Amino acid sequence: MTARSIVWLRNDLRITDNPALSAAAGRGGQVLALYIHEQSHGVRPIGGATRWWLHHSLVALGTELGARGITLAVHEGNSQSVIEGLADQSGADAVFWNRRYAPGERTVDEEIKASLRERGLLVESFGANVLVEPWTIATGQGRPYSVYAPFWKALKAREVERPRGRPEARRAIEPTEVDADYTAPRWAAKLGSHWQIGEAAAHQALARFLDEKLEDYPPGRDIPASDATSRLSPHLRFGEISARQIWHAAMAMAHAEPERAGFIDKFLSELAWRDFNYHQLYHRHDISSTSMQGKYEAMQWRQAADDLAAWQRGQTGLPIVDAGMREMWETGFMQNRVRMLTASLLTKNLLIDWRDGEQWFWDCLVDADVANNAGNWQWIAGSGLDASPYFRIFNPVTQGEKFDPDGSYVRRWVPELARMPDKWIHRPAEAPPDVLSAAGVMIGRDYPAPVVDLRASRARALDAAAAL
DNA sequence: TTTTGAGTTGTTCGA
DNA sequence: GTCGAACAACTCAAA
Repeated sequence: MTARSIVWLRNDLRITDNPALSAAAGRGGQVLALYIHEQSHGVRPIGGATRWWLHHSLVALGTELGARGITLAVHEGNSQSVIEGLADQSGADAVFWNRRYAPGERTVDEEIKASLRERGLLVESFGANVLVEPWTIATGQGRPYSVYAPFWKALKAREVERPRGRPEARRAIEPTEVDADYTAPRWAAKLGSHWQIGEAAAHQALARFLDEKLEDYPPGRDIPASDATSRLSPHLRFGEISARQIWHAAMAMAHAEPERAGFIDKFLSELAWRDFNYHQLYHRHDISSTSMQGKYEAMQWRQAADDLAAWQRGQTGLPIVDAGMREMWETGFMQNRVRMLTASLLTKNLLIDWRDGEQWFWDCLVDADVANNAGNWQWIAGSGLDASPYFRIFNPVTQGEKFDPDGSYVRRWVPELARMPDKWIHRPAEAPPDVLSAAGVMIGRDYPAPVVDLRASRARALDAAAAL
């Protein structure tokens, strides 16, 4: 009897280093690849920008799989119903997938695994999407790390599994159902001019980063106007490239060119933050809805719909914050330091619940995943493990003058300030009238006054944290 | 077993 | 202008 295997793809939209795909192909017989736009209890619906990215990534993957004789079927609905229905229709005798780590997702997967096994199918899951499995790294007391530095040290001492190769071509099962009707929001179409999507593009981005950008990374990653970062995050989000592929490519370079090892260590320590966040996701109940430090559940957040809307639209009157919010709206991406600045303004100066900001980023960022988005928001808000100390409140004027000294980032994304001189571009409301008129800016007409007084709101945030 | 040092990303104030 | 201290509390790991 011919083997018939289903590969359930989720956050692993790649051909190489895909153990579930390799396991299916390795059995011989026929292979059907499946993606489900999932409507399952416990699985968070994805945001608009990620939905757009996902669509294009699936198109790219379908083409690559098709060239290898594997059909990609895209369905929508409850995962268990879809898989069991498809298994019945196709006569599949095995189902494979790579693991995911959110508690709700794991529950869904465990239930499906048990149910399929009860029906007599072979079911196997694999580690593929983090550097090390969360349950295999622990402190001396056997607990999960809650501080990054010792986590990073422990991770470096570990062997990160080598990426697998590429499965051989197989003949496809004829799909019984074609693409589910599933579209990204209309606004997301504008993101297309900023990204190349898919596994090949992911590897090109990595190669370009390692070959051309590595030396600029440690200083440049803090400069929002520079192009010093890898921009791999949305590729990682859907697993177009795996973290361990990046790890080993960088390690190979560090070995071959020891003079670059320092830069590579810095880069990989950032990649390891992704694992740190995924491990917290695994060990915790729900990091996108619950503060990891329990006392933050008592925080008296302000209800301020107008302030939230001004922040979302990039109309806070604080130029580098507005630049970041508009960059994200236009491109689906925001430079890392600006993510911190914008999040700090919302959670500290405006004292608005981090969940409101997390949800907005969730919808706007092409790289939004629960682990990193919620983990980073909680880090800024102060509610996370190993979080930023409560007194670390970014001043968007100071930060703008430090990290965007010539205002080129602001000029790009806040064009109404393009003619402001460097000296005043980060604090236009304080500029003398003749400077403003020469730049063609009237505060309140062309660009808003700051939505909040930075000094007073800083004191308010410190008081609110102390009250906890 | 106890102690000690160090810990992603900042700001303000006063010398 | 530059520089160090203060702004907590706690975890982890090494001594």
